[in-house]
Amino acid sequence: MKNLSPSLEDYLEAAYTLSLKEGFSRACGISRLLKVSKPSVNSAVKALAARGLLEHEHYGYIRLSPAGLKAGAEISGRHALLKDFFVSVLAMDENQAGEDACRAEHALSPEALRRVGALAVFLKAPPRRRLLLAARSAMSKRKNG
Amino acid sequence: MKNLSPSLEDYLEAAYTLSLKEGFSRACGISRLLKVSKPSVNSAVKALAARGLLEHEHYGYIRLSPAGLKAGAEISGRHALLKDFFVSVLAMDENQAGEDACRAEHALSPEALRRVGALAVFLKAPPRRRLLLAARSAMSKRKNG
DNA sequence: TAATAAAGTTAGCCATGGCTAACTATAGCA
DNA sequence: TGCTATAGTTAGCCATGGCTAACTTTATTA
Repeated sequence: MKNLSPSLEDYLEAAYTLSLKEGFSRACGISRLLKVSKPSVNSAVKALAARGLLEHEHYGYIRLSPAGLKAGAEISGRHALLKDFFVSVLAMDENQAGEDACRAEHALSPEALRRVGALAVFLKAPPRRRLLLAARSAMSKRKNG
Repeated sequence: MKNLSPSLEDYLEAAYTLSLKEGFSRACGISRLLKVSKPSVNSAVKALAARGLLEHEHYGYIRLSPAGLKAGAEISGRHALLKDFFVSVLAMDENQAGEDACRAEHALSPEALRRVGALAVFLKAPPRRRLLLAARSAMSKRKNG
């Protein structure tokens, strides 16, 4: 599977998010969500369909394929992880956190994402749990765990 | 001053970084640093010159203007802040941290950057200092400080 | 000083990803 | 059933930001 551009990731994420309710999404919904024109959605959807991530009925519904659902969940997960970090750890405003997550989700490596998530888990844990996590980390053989 | 695209920010940052040694930089240095072709550097440098951020002698040196130095320092500071967070807090490898910083520096809002920096300061402080910072924060009237 | 290497420029190509204008299809309702 | 609003499509434009090929300028050095 070829890597998606940030832009295509955004479109797939939007289609995925809108699909969670009904099982499908529509171009106009994506257009409204991402605040882009309908022709922009149209060409992005074509590109995603060409990669086998979704199917697009002519003048009709957009349905994610299994691969599309998987990729959409992955992207959506990145977004949620970052937004949670911004809100729970950095105490940022919800909207601002969403916007930052939206941009940062395309910028960070999987490794950085993983560590940001782990830091959030650690900092959100109650003190006793945190001590346990720290102790386990100290026992671990991993260099940077 | 118009906002710079991520790409132009990278070129300006490169010119700034290379200038720190000698007071000027050259296109071939930027080309090597950013791993892009010389014509790409050439057109980016033109765009930066058009914005008054640097001057470019024909077939010669590139010198940052005062505005360019200011902007370069700002961008470079963002980069350093993020890299420090990735290395000192997330315990990431230097190279990986540099790459992630390079991409994330264009994605995060000033507010997010500020908070990431503050978090790094807090977590890197020794326990007693940390307690003091926490106490001050508790006394502060700011909502999310 | 003339040849050559290195640096810089120009022209022109391409992909991505936006947009508007104008058209077509579908659906809901009088 | 036909009108109209909404949705979707197509064509074509533009800006950004890469690239190569071919050229010019500058610097080095034999």
